[in-house]
Amino acid sequence: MSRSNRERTEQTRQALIDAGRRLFVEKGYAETATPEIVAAAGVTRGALYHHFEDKRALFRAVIECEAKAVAAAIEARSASYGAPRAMLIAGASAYFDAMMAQGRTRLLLIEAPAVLGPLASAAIDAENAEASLRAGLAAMLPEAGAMLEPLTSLLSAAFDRAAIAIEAGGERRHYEQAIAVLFDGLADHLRR
Amino acid sequence: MSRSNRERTEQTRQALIDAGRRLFVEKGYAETATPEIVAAAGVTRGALYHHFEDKRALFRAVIECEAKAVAAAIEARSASYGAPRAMLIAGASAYFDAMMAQGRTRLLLIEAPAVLGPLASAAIDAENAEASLRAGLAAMLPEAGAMLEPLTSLLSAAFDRAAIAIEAGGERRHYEQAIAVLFDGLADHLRR
DNA sequence: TAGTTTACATACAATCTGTATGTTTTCTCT
DNA sequence: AGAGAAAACATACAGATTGTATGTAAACTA
Repeated sequence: MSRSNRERTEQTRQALIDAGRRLFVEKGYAETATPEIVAAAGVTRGALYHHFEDKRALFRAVIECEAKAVAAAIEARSASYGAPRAMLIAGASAYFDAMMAQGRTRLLLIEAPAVLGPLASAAIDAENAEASLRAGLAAMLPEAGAMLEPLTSLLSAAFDRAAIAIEAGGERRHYEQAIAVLFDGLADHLRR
Repeated sequence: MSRSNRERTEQTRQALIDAGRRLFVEKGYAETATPEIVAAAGVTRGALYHHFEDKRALFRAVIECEAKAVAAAIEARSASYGAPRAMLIAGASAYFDAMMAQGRTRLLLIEAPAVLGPLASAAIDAENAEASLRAGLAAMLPEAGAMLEPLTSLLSAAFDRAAIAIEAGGERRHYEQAIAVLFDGLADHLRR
């Protein structure tokens, strides 16, 4: 049973990320101890601190993984529509679907801003899920001008809050409707 | 120099809350150690654990304090307007003013959801700043119906994100404009 | 195949949290 | 006013956690 160094690294890193993800979701970052993580991953703390600078670096790796997965899910579903409005609505639906994966709202929207700081967290979002929204808004609201950035940011926040509310038991239909109304109102209003 | 028990309790609690607030803002909840807090407050850990169940309870006290202060600032400024739209715009401006107090965005919007959980944090918000928004929206959009709650929640999230963005150096004017556009679009669209 | 580097494992020092216990100040009741 | 009770602290301790330092085995390189 000999593995190349690349294989060993790859497998150990992935085991740590998987175990970390599960425990961070279950108990939160602060309440999850590194001995618990490495036990779940089947390695020792030595391996953890060999592959990651510290506990936070492991968390960051988990977050980047999740953010990419969400962005990919959105891209896959919203890219096929032609009209901007339909694309945005489809993107919204895809976002909610993606965020229903166990614990994603907690990881991406609650823990990450506190653990990594709002700037780092926002940067990760902006490169991933938020990028689709910006593109959609730019297509739907060519007259937005300097307000495109702020609007993207505010609507992205609305999406995030909706995902949290849905996870907490809110009616998804209501939130999708509310989002649609915000989009349509925006289009109506800026069109003059 | 003899103080009544009520005075002692009041002063010690306040000293702990003040010191905690300063350090939580400066370094975040997780990085702030209780020995540091009590040193800054001029008491010992014994006093801290006498007045608060644990470190988190002190943090909760800090947060409730801040949330009340924000709600009071909004009430004071938005109550005097008659027309719903003007009231909402004034409330938005008051909210941004209130959130400019050193560290409030970090405390209320970043740390609190992670430390107290999103539910507890949302409950504190809903009882305070969010209540004004709900009232304003209900007045401005009588036709909102079942969407009032979702819309309140989503717009509240937009406010929060705007406050964070402004603190991070974003142009306040742009965000106030974007908020106004969201309100107006909503009014336009639901009016048919 | 010998030496070096990488990938881990173990041991350790410093800290932190919550609790248990001890002491001093205020309160209450007669 | 004085004694017992209760509140408000202060100190000491046990358990756990983090990051580092050091040691070992496996893989790579020449």
